[in-house]
Amino acid sequence: MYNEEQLIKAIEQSFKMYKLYGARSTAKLKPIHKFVADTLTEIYGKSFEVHFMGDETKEMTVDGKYYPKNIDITVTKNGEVVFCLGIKFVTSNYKQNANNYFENMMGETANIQALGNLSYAQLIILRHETPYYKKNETETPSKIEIVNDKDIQKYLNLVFDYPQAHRPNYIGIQVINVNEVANKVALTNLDNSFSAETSKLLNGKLSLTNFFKEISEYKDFLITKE
DNA sequence: AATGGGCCTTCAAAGAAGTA
DNA sequence: TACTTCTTTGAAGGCCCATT
Repeated sequence: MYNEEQLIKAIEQSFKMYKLYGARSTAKLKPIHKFVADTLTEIYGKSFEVHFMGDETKEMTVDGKYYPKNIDITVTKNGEVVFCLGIKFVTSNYKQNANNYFENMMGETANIQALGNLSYAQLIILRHETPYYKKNETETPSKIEIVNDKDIQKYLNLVFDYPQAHRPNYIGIQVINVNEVANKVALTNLDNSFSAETSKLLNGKLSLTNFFKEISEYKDFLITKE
């Protein structure tokens, strides 16, 4: 099941790779993707297959309602897709691109869930203090952006919307603090950083503990249909 | 088996628009 | 008018596949 320590280690590894190889390298993706894939493998068990981008493995192309798309993590049973999950780990310049991230995620979700027979989940990792870099100045940030309630609100609006194709069935959000010098990652103390209400939701409904719990329950449901 | 063009995807970054 | 947010554009990596 979900292991918080492992998550932090995976994010730390991903962040290291990001610093080492840059934003464009897939090296950044692999540790965190592997962590999620491993967690899903544990949840789903031997009769399911988990596809993701690893050193030996590739992402799966899923036929969406509108177009085929590579999905970060795909769970299949006998080759048939039963569950999809997308991951986003933003390391810089968040506010400038926040709408793009959100809209892309909705589009991807709709493309999959509009098929009608499978579930899509989105895992989002944000830095509470996110550096903003200008081009060719990737060493010293020109400012630090604070991820706040408003940045989270759009995701709350979405996850509590009534069920329709573009609403992911599961959203998990983890806000982190990164020590750039030591390459250390810590989970943000939400109570000090967000309103009481937002904090409560981030600690509850949107927490990764609950995220994987709900995914696990969905798997239990899938089994009952066999 | 190597080379390289074309295309897709992701992650920014610049400039525009909005707002206090 | 300075700061924030939004929209559009660009850059780079990787994959597919034709050509050699």
